[in-house]
This record gives sequence, structure tokens and C-alpha cells, in this order.
Amino acid sequence: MQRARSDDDKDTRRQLLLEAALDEFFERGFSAARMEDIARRADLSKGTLYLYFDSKEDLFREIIAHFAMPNLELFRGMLTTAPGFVDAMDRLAAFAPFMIRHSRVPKLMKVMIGDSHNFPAIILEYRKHVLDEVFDLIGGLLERAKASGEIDVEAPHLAARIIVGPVVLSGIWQAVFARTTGGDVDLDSLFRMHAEVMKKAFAPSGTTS
Amino acid sequence: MQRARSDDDKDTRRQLLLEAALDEFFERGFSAARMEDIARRADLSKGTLYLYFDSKEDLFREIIAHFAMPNLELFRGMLTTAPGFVDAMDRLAAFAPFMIRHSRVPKLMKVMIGDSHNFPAIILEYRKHVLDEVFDLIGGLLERAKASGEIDVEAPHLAARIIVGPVVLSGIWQAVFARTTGGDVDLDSLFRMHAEVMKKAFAPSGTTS
DNA sequence: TGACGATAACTGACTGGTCAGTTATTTATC
DNA sequence: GATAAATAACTGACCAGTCAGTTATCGTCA
Repeated sequence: MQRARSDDDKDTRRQLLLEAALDEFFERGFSAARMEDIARRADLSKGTLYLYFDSKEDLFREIIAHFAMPNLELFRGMLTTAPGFVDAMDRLAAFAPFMIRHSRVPKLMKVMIGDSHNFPAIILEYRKHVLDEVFDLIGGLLERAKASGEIDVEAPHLAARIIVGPVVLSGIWQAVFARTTGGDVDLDSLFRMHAEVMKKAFAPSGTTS
Repeated sequence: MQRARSDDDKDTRRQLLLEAALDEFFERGFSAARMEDIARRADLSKGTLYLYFDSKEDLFREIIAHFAMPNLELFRGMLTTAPGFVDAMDRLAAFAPFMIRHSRVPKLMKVMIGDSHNFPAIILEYRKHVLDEVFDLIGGLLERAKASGEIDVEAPHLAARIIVGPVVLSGIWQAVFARTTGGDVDLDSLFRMHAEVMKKAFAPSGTTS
């Protein structure tokens, strides 16, 4: 591999190492992952890896900072531009299968759950800045829809958990079982149904489809 | 600590070691957990631990066999004795918060997710014998309720995932964040709402509360 | 009752291997 | 030839699994 001379080159290399590290942490877990293997996966040596990151823990921290935020922004963009609840659910039905199959969110989920107790501070930070934010976004959406009379819901922050539940289940299922055969579900159908279920459940009483 | 002479004594000791191991695996992950610490947690030495289990991996396997099955049976008992869908959802609303707060299921979830790729065969076995069984139980319940005209649902096996989703989300939340402060939700309210949401969503059209 | 092996539960020091992090050296690029 | 990117050999700490030795407990016999 060519040497990285410019700052741009170094950024690309850094990114490459982060991807390699996420893959190794995903497959082996933080503790069993070897720095040598992470470096080799990016066609570099262990020594070079240490030019870009201070320690294994530093690498873990950077992975989360690097991969979590963009996904949150994507999610925020999807939700905040939806005119109402029904529209937001339809978008979620299209967005969730894509995210589960093609984004790094499932891998990140598995890594963060598996090593949460080894880095409590990092994980708590993540909860505050990403997870709580997701629930707040959905909660806010529900409150606006309730105010406008589009839906009927008593506790929006609880409803948010019910909406997110199947997404988390499918993400973890993907992360844990994607490599094994059988047991997979058609995610598009699943989330289309999920959207319909949520619409019907929160429809104001007196409304019939 | 007294020595274990009888077979009964040894069974108790074995059980004690399994509990200790689950706790250590839960807190550190399989790879970072130390056999010495597991033994110490049960007030025994590392050598003694090896009298009861062949290896660290053997211990992992035994933990799952020991803790997963009883919980599945509990769940089966809860569902199969319910006369119908509405009753089953009410039972779930009472059962889920208890299970999440007081059973070892959340700990088991975290351990199995975190180390799934290190023991693919064990985890696949678990999926077939426990997870698929859970989905089949709920799927069967839904089909019977549909046949009797109690509910209206097109794809019971997908609906099962929607019902289970929030349970998994809450279980993982408990496992990952229970020790940290804030961010906790009233599980009783959450699952009471979840039951109502499911009832309303699957109620035959034309029915209004 | 109490002393005396016999049994096996239990211990912890030890070994061999692994790996995070360091550094002296090599080498690509200007 | 100067700069700094990249390497690979090295070090020290850590730990799963082993095993030779220790000791609690029990049955037996005086």
C-alpha cells in the first residue's frame, strides 16, 4: 500500500482503520480482538495502527463517535421532515429494513451491548447523546400528532419504546444470526406491518379503516 | 466453606459456580472474564472449578443449557394456559416486567449477544430450541385467535416479532443500563400500554372500544 | 470414645502461550 | 539527503489449564 503523505491520505487511512476495527470488534468482541488483526485487515502493521490511535480503548471510543453520529443525523432527517404521524410511520417502514441490512448500526449495536460494562462512561455518553435523542425525537413527533388531533396517545415517551422495539429486535437478529442459515424474516413485510399496526393502535377512537 | 461430599452437595456447588460464571461473563464478557475470579466468587479456588467443568467454553455452554430452558418453560406455561389473545396479552403485561427485573434473562441476553460469534454452534442451537420456539408459541396463539374470530391478522409469524420487540428492547436496556442512573422507564406502565396497543391493533375491523 | 488410615475434595504455584504497547530500524517520497 | 511513514522484533504482563501436595471427612477398629 502507498504511504499516506497528505492530510487527506491520512484521513482515509484513519477511516480504513476504523472500519477494520469495527469489523474485528464485531466478530470477536473487544477483549478477544487483536490489534495485529485490525491492522492487517487494513493492510498495515500493528506499529502503524499505533500512529493513528493511542490505545485499544481509544480505538473503541473513536469507533462509536465516528459511526453513531451520522446514523443519528440520518434518522433525525427522516423523522423531522415528515409532515405527520402516518407519514413518519411509512418512512420508518422503508428506512428500517435498509438500515438493518446495509448500515453499520447492527454491528455497532452488538459491539456496544457486548462490551458495555467494560466502558461504562463511553456507553453512558452514547445513551445520552444518541438513544435518549432518538426517543425524544419520536416522543416529540407523537406529541405534535396528538396536539393536531391526528392520533390518540396517553404516554408518548412509552409509545416511543413500543415503536422502536421491533427495530432493535431486528437489528440484533441481523447482527447475531445473519451469517447462519434459516430463521430470517422478510424485513420489508415486517416493517410494513409494523407501520400499519402502529397507525391502527394510535388512531383516535371512533375512526375505522 | 464445607467440603462437598454427597452428590447433592456437588449439585449445589455446581449450581453456585454456574451463577458465579454467569455474573462474571455478564460483567466482563467471555474473553475478559477470569476463571480465578469465577471460582473466588463462589468461595472456591480455580483448581476446584476445573473439577466441575472441563474448560471455560464448557462453562459457557452449561450456563446456557442451565438458565435458558427453565425460562422457556415458564414462558410456555404463561402462554398456553391463556384462553385467548386478549388474556394472553394481559398476562404478558404482568409477566414481562417481572422477568426483566427479576430473572436472569437480561443477563443471558447480553452474554449471548456479546459472545455469539465466538460460539456460533452453541448460539445456533439456542436459536432453534428457544427463540424459534418462542416465536412459534406466539404465532400459534395468534393463529388460534384468528381462527376463532377474536382477532384479525394476516401474518402471525411477523406479528410475533412486533409483540416480542419491546420485550427484547427492555431486556437489553436493563442489562446494559440498569447500573447507571436515569433513563429508566416504568416497566409496568410500558407493558400495560403495549398490551393495549396490540389488542387495538389486532382487533377485527368494525370493532370500536 | 478416640485414634488411625483411606478417600477424595480442594488448593495454589507453575507452565506455556498470547498479546498490548514500544522502539530501533528500514524505506518511500520529497 | 532530509523527512516521516511504516515495520517487525521485542518486552512485560496476564491467564487458561495442570498437577503435586494438603487437608477435611468418614468408616473402622481398639
